[in-house]
Amino acid sequence: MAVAKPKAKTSEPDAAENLAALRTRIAERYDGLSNRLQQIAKFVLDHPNDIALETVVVIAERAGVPPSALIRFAQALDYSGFREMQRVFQAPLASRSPSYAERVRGLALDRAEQEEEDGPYHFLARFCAASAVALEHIQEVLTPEQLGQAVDLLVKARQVYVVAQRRSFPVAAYLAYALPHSEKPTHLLDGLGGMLDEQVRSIQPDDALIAISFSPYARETAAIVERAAARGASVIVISDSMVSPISRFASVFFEIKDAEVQGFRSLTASLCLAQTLAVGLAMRSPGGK
Amino acid sequence: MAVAKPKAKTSEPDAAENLAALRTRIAERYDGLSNRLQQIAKFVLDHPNDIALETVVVIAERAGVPPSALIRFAQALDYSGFREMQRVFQAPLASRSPSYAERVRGLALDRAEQEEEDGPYHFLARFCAASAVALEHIQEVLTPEQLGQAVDLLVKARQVYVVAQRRSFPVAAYLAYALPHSEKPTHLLDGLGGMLDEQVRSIQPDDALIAISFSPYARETAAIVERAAARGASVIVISDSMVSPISRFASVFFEIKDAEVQGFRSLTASLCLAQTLAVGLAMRSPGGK
DNA sequence: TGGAATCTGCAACATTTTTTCCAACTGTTC
DNA sequence: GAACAGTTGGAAAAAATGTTGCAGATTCCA
Repeated sequence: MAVAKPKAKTSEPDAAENLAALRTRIAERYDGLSNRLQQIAKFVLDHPNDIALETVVVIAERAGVPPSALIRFAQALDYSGFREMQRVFQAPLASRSPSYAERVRGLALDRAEQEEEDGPYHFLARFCAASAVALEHIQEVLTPEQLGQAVDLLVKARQVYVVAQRRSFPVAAYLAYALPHSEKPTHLLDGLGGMLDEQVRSIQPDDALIAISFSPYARETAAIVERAAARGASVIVISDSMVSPISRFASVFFEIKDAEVQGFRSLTASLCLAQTLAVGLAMRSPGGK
Repeated sequence: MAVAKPKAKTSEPDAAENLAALRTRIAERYDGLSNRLQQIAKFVLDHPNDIALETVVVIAERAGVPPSALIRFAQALDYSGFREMQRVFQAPLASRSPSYAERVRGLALDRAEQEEEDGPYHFLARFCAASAVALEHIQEVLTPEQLGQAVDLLVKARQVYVVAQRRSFPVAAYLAYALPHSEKPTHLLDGLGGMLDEQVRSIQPDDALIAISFSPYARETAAIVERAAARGASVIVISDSMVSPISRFASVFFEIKDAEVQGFRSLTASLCLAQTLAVGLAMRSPGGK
């Protein structure tokens, strides 16, 4: 990871100055500031998020100072104006999961730079890194409520059906392996022998369907989800977009943006979620725990 | 953690509406939106931080749309203007991501209390943590040479056979999906219709077999590996021990100790390796890169 | 193919937000 | 207690940001 330039000197505000450096500088100059400006300094150090998100007027009100004082404060710190200082406070918020897609892309770009070194081992390292990021990400994105609802549906379901095509299929295969371990009747809708239609007809209103599908969405999966929903079954959807063709029918929807390297998307995050559902069900089952 | 109000009804934007509800509403209305507005919807869902922190002009630029379209998008969602919608995106940032902090704290508590607290979310966190460790581990354990050899075998092989049973099956399913993308004829030995024996008979000396098996080792997998080796095929083995029943026949052996939580073992590391093999092959194939 | 309806982008407009300026104030020194 | 230097608050100016109207483009339907 690229480390910022040393930057031992403290005084001039760099365009890309980070919050830590700014805070240091505030502390350094604190004694030389006037009363009002010291008051502001305290507030700024204590409420960085307010500085990042609110307008001068709102901040001034909260800090109990007139707006102009805030501008003077920023200028006292050698910024051209308040806005410039505000940027520094916004940066860390923006990079809080820096739209995740960016990070994954960053990994890909990294690879491009090292065009020369492209042995399999490098790919392994990249997949591992990308997967780790994806794992971090789903913890931020998924809520306990979602998971609770999904497990509830599985617990209540008389039988569970699982469907996924192509790349997503391994996830379905895993669920078809794991769920029966909790004595939950589970059926993998594999379309074997072209009997998909017949398999779907078995779905009853008190059943649940788990569907996994990522762009480009498999036609068959979408059709099954729609029909299952029409038959009154609960539907748990794992997909990469809320606006995917199958999301609209979901009783519970999980958005998974899995890692991608060289156009090959991983299944790490999806499988982690599948596993969580399986264990969640196991813990709520008679034999479980 | 305070659970959001049920909010089964979907339409009017509440002043205190949270991001999740907004995202849901976007998804609901997606189909009714014009092209440009759909384009914006995607961008908004993918870049929530940009929406929260940047100005209309900047966001518009990044999304590749005119500024006015953004305002119209907000209005299409029943907001009085862009600013009102922006508030919704800022809220989660304002409080230093309290929900995430809560979750981590919850996880820590869980660990401390060990087995007591057992919501599904805690399992997710544990799986993610455990998987991350596993990913780190395989990078240390696997050598570039091993990977190079394995990929060599795949490149040279006339056809590739893949076998795995039960828990490991998803890994095989993934390979059966991914390898043909490099124009490598691949066959999944699934034993469908009890024809495992017949499937194995197709294996030729210039073929390769990839076998995945973990303790407790599936009988069928061991038998197939042995027969494939006897027929002169190269064998790539992914297993958890060098002394597993299938390791002795391996041309290349990968030792994977996958993550385990509550007795449920993950497939993360195995899949990562599988993916690496697939990409490694793709890079060496006529069509690939 | 023609016409209606809708969508789109530009540019003018209205509003909000930031910044500057100046008069009043405070505290200090002689 | 007067003069001065520095500080302060508010109002006005300047800048930026958000919003809307309209004409042209596009799509949809007959």
